[in-house]
Amino acid sequence: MSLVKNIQKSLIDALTSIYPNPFSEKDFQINQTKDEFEGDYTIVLFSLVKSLKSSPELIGKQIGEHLITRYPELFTNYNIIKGFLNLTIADDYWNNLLHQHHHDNCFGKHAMNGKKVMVEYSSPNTNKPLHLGHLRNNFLGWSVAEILKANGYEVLKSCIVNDRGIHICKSMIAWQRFADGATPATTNKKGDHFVGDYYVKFNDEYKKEVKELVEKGMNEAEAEKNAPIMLATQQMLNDWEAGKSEVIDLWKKMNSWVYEGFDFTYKTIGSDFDKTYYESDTYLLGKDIVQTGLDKGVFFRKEDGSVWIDLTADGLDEKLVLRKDGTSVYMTQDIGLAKQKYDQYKIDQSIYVIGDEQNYHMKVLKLIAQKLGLPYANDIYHLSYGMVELPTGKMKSREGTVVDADDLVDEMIATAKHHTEALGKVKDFTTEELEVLYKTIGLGAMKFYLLRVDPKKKMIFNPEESIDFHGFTGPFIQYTFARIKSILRKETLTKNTKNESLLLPLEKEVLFTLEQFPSIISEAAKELNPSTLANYLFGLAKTFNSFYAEHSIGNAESEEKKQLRLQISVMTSTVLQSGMQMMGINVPERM
RNA sequence: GGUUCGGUAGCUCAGCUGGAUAGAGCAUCAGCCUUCUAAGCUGAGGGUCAUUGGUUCGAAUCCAAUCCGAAUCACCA
Repeated sequence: MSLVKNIQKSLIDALTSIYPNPFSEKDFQINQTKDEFEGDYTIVLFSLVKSLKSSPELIGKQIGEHLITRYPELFTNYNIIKGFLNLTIADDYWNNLLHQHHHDNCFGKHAMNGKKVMVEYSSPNTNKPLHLGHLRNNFLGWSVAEILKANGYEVLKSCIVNDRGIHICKSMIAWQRFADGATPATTNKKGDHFVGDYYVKFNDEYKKEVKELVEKGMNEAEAEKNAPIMLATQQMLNDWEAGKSEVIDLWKKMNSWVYEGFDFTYKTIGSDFDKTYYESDTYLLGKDIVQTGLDKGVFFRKEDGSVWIDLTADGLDEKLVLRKDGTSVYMTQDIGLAKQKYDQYKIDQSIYVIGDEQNYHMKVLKLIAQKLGLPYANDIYHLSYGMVELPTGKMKSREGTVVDADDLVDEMIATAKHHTEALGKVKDFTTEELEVLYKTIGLGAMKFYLLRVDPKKKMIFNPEESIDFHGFTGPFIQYTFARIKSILRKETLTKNTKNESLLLPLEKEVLFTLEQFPSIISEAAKELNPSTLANYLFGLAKTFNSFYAEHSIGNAESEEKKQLRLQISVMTSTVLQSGMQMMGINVPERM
């Protein structure tokens, strides 16, 4: 049980034995005591004043006395300042915590709870390479999955590949017309970049054609519809849906190039999936559900034959679920796929890691599922995250203003190499060891940078100022870990005994922070927010570094102190490592 | 126009289930490596928490209005 829970419990006991009223943990607040006051945790007494009809000083004194006499193993002291009851936690509590958990690799993790969750993330289009926005999505999805696992959930990671549609045909048409048979192999280009170039080429050509038509006197909207290359693309989409073999073959060929590129990137950044869905397989799903909806009167058919749902009563609009020609729209297949996931895996919750531009779509999806009375409707959860923007505004792949994922990864690894070489601490490493290290640090910096911000907030990335390696960063935490490991190579933990000596303030501060790790993991899962973890780990590393600077471990005042500090170091390294792993970040033994 | 989200230090962000003098990192300035890794530590300066009003013993946090920014509201995906 966490310390805060312990305090809550003892406080309720104190209150109920002193006063006649019933109490719950909602009746008071427990905060960390501010540095300038003596104590560890603080009870705010004001909220109790009204119901107890007493002064804060008196209430505080009664509670304080009760707590230190009834729970001496938890509290040793108290003081009251202006309505705040500051409690000092007994050293013995910290010593017990350390004694029990310093060698516990599972500290903070929860036992399996029997619940199954699917996390869908990444979801790329097969017409262009991954960019910075995709990285945020991948790191978030991965991290949330790991955090849920640590909380006892069985997690399935899934990915829906957007591999069909007009946008895919655009790169296909451009390749047909302009490539002259070139392939990734003949041009020595990564497959996804190769295909992406033709997507850009399409748009250049399209713009040119539209301009020409407008110059000939056509209005812009007409020109956009009638540009020859667009007409050809439309035709290609029709041919694809009709199963025309040469189109299908081209589609397969170009997609395979893209997948080769994606596989490389996913491997580098450490993304993987238990199940991959392809839109070319799922795009017809959900049509049967439309019929059910019509039968139930949830949907209605317009005169032209199209099928809709009226959500105006819920403050939304009318939404199309089936076109007049009977073909399905995005919403249709999303409903179908949601059902398939549920049927296939019997999941208790389905988390979709999708950008906030789709908030409306996901809201409608859930609402439709609810109105249809589908059993999994309430278990659909949209983990919405903000876009990554440049100082100049949104990234647009069509205009080439994107930060490419592969480029950024390379740059980060190169920067890690640069820093490492400049410091010259690992000159004895082999080439292979160095490569692993550069990757660990470079990717660590990048992942931490993208995960430390609250997912739902949009973030600004300035490519001019490359991602930092100092301060509130991944390498800072990795460095703290490496430092501890360095000590542990020199000094050995010989005794597993419980400390009895008086704890110094910084020793206590590290223990105080370590104690919160289990609560942080729960909170991160509850909020589906890795930034909670990132902030915590940074705080822990910072506290440890202060402790490290102030107190010698190898040359401690006494053998007992040395063992105490080694235990603190071991436990800190374990927590740093397991926390970073939940963000998909490795920690190096040396750096 | 409707809906939703956001506005905190020069920059990037914490804090938001109301609590003590609003916190970090970067950047700037001043210190600390002949003992465990200086990718570190210690300190300084830097704020009308968008604005106005309200609720409260107490508001960055809750409510209302206003201003600014973003997303979205397609027989696109």
